[in-house]
Amino acid sequence: MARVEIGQQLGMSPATVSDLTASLLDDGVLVTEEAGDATPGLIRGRPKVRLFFAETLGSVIGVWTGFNRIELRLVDSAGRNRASRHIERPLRTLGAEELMDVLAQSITAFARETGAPDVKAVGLACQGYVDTKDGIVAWSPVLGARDLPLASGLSERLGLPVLIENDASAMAFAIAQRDPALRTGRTACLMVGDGVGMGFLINGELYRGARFGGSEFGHVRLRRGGPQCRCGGRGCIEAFLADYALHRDAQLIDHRPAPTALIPGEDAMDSIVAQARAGDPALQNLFREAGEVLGDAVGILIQTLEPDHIVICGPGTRAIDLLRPSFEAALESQTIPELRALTTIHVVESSMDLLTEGVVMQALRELDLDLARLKAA
Amino acid sequence: MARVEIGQQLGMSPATVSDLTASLLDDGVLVTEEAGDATPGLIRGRPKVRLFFAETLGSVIGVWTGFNRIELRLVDSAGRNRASRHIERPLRTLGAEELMDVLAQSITAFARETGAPDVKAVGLACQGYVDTKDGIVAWSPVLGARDLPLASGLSERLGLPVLIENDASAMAFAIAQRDPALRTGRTACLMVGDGVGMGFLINGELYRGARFGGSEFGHVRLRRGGPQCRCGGRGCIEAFLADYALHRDAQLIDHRPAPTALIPGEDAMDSIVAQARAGDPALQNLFREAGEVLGDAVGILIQTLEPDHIVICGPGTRAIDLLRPSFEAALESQTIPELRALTTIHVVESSMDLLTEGVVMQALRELDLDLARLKAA
DNA sequence: CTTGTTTTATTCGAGCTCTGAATAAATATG
DNA sequence: CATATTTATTCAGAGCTCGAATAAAACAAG
Repeated sequence: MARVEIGQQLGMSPATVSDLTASLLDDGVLVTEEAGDATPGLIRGRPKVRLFFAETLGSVIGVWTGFNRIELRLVDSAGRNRASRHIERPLRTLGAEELMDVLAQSITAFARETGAPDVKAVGLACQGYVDTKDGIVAWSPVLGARDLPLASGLSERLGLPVLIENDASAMAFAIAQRDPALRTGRTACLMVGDGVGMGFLINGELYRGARFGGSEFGHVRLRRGGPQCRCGGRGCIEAFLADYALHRDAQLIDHRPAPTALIPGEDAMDSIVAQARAGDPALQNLFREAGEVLGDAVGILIQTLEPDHIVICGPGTRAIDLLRPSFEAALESQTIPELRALTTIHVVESSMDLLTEGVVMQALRELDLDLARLKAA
Repeated sequence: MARVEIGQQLGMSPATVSDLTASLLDDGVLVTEEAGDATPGLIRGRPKVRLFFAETLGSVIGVWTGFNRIELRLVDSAGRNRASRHIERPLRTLGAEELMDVLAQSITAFARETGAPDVKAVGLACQGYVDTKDGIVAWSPVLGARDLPLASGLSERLGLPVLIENDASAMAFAIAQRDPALRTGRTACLMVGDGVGMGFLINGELYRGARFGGSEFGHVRLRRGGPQCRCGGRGCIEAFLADYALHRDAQLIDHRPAPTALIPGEDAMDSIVAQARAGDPALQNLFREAGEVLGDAVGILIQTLEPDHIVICGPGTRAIDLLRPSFEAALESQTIPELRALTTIHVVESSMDLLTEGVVMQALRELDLDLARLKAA
């Protein structure tokens, strides 16, 4: 944040940093810290002056679309969270055009309600294989449409630049921004929640596949003839670990009819977890199996990619205590000890708020050239 | 190879290329093409003069260590293959010091026999998790020792710089050098032979894991309680596809005792393949199962990494016709069609010669700074 | 309060790489 | 032989970055 620190992180001399920041300060893109805000003088020497992005450069709206839920968040150019909101709304049944209309309306309404006249860009995280470069959802487990040009569709409706990203990738990015250790080396971030996704970072940069998308690791099919998955396959990792899968299988145990609501609410999931913790053997068995699949999944990642870090995150971590025994047993039986020892496994109880923050940060990053241009005008 | 082409590939202006190559030409590191060697003039304009590395800068020995076999190859600084040899020698039973002694002796003898007085470096490809940066074999399925400092051990014995690398990584690198398409985007190269390894390239650069090694994808355990693997686990990909596994299981079918020689020769493998092609149902079943595992493996790679290319290579491709039906069926049932379509699958019948070439190229790359220094002296 | 110490930031000149434009070179075409 | 076309080189200038010197801002000690 201070110039010296920036220099150290980027491997530049302080002189260079001064050069570069000078013009940004002139243009008002950066602002210096108030004199009083400095940390009280515990160290001698001229105190470092921290640099911040100006608040006045406009704001960005981050959006996450779940199965039947839209999360919205407004962040100013200094990175401060201004407002957030969520809307319960089934999105799955909508057609492509309808979906984009609904999203555009929700975003416009949110911007109006929060009184943000200076929205400069929108970042949207969604499930599926997302071509971030061209702004296309190539495939999604929740959309019928294929190759949906979501970014341009929203961009036209809103008159703003729109960045779209896979949700697990956005979450991985956000988590890595919080912990510098995760930005060095290779970090695989497994997000368990509505579905199961993975974001993979190499030295803090998101890994991009053939069509500039992320990974669909959640749809690796680990158990032949296993339970049905949203993607149409059977035995996917997701079909054991996602909220909808656990909820569905919990209902089946009780011989109740298949649930009408496809996606359970947070309270429904909490209740299942509470019952399992209280000792329900059938539910415990469900979590035992899920943990085993999670262990196999993490084992595959270790053997294949040898990441420095694996992060397990998302709402699914609520039941980590129930998953852990079978997770660890499976992981152990799946991996070579010498290799397993090279990877640190973290459990991060991250909320969807963090995810929207992540996609905002990415939008800022991808569009920073535009911001500079905006300021010039 | 011509200056203009170098500039286009590296994104530099012709002027820059001239600048840089001028000093190298002066130092004798590069040589220009003979006047007569130019392609006959089908195109107008001043003909391009191609640049080559000089032959006189010394040579590099590439080595591959298999289960019971050493492959050696001498390459001059122009990249021309000067000599190659293989030695049948069981390596598995040797201790760490003994192994390094045997390798050093074999390399010295080979250099002497080929009359190469100007060997400047050695590149060695071996199985296991290899820390190329520090020259340490962190783990290997064929060595008892862990964290073996193979590069420094050989370097001391030979008095030469030694680069070590995982064998599948070296093969991937070599194959990508032959086909420019594989150097753009992401290429996963699955080598089936003595064992099963994977080298993963991102834009032509080898992916490095936590300890700067490659992948141990061959030891992903796909079938719980499956056949025994060399690594000590059960149901590894390798335990279905590697030569030793197919040979062992073929012997078991006939109720013969377990084979005494752990690693079958090329003729033994050819005979198994021939019998299967001739219609032996039990052997066909073996290959069917192997193909299924290969399909699952490729499926996992596609879902996880979305590579642009997957290359299946190594001696195991000899039976690709037997593997193919079940391979394709498994691949289809394992993957989402929209994602599968993004990856091109290549079968490359690559020999171990190519592998030693790969490790030489890498050694040249990693040690090129040294070569420049050598020339200065 | 003054002087020295320590750390941060800026200025400035020098070095370095790369580039565009102009030029030269080498060949094919008519 | 003149012209077109492509390749290579030369050269001056732009742009980055850095080291050294300098200035600035605080604390510490007397």
